[in-house]
Amino acid sequence: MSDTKAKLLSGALQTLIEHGIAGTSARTIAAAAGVNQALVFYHFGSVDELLAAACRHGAEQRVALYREQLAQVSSLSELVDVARDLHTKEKSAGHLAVLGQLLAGAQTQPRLAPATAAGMSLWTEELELVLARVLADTPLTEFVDTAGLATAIAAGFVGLELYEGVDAEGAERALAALEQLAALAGALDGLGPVLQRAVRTQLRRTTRKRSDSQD
Amino acid sequence: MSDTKAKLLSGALQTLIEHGIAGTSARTIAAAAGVNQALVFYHFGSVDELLAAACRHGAEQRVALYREQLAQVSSLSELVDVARDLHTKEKSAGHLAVLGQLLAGAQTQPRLAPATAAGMSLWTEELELVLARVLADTPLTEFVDTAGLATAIAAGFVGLELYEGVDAEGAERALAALEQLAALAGALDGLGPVLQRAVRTQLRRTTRKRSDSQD
DNA sequence: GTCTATAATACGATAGAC
DNA sequence: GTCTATCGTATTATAGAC
Repeated sequence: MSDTKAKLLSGALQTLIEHGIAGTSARTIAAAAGVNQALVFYHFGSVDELLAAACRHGAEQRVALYREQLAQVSSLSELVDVARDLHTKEKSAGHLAVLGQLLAGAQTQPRLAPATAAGMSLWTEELELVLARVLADTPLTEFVDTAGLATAIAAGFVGLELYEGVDAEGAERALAALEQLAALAGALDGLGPVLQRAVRTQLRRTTRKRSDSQD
Repeated sequence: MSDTKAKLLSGALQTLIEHGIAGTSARTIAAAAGVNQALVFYHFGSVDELLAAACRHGAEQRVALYREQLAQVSSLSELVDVARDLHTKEKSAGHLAVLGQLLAGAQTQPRLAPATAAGMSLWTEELELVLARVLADTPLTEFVDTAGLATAIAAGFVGLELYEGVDAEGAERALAALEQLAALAGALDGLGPVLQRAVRTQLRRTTRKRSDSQD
């Protein structure tokens, strides 16, 4: 990949963070990248296609950064710890903010949608691996679609990241509440085998056939 | 309130839905409202202030629409049912999309932040009332900050709504997974009193002092 | 309060020199 | 591949007629 292309890709990400989707243009991106404005169109055809490429580029880069850390997660509480770490680090780096901006832009710019969905799914797939491992031997594996849950967590986390921009204190409390919730769920694992089987039976009785009647 | 102001307020909401924050301008809003472009500045001073006013206006309107429905919720599953109903209705009406667009815009436009936070908190406060009622007599009241949880749910839901715009199928699976999760949590209420006390004791043992050590 | 007209600036995108 | 220059359009915001 040419040097200019790389500059434009990271310039696009930087611009999305600093100016948001509403303030992102070929000119602002080129200024951030330190290259001529016309090169946006020469290399990528249009601003939207550059943003789409930048989304894939940035997501791959970031997910790779956390893959190792996520691979070591073996409990729900540890997962929330990683989430908090990710939240703290990415708040300054801003790569989750990029996903938020692109999600907003993709609502009315169909060309952004596939790339944004792909960027999100990089996170979701990684998260699903962790969930499958963490939730193994718990009732959740049996009753909850882990792929759907991973999507819900990833999308929800981006929403929380966006909310952090308008109410930092509230977002902190929200994250703390999720930590408490994870601690609770984790505590159920500490039940003795007899109790655990009773819980499982109860769950099975109550939620049986739910997935059939719901779709 | 003058007729023109009202037209501009709803025109602003409509424009955010149809064109996103990136495509929202005094001209597009005025076109949607059917009034002259200069009136945006006469009545509201700037586009951002109009958007801020529209946010408050729209959120009050919408929350009022669901207040009655939320007041009748008495279980977690019923809450998720309302969430799905809200998701379906607002997908076409698009008022949650408005919050998503404003959240994205507020990240880099400080004047939008207070209004967006206020619009979100209207939902959050309503949700907190429901949670306090639904979670009463469950271990969650004791161990989880319901205000923080309400914020997490509201922000997360907006994130999921945004995600729906780039991957409708994935969003549907995510919502289904949350329904399954709610069913599970609700099932724990069905445990007999003895088991329930055992669960509660286990939770207390595991999560004790967690909130102190975490902050 | 509402309109037209306009100023000053920014936008996407292209043509053509180098 | 990179640059300058430019076209046509859209932007915020204001001045002034009505």
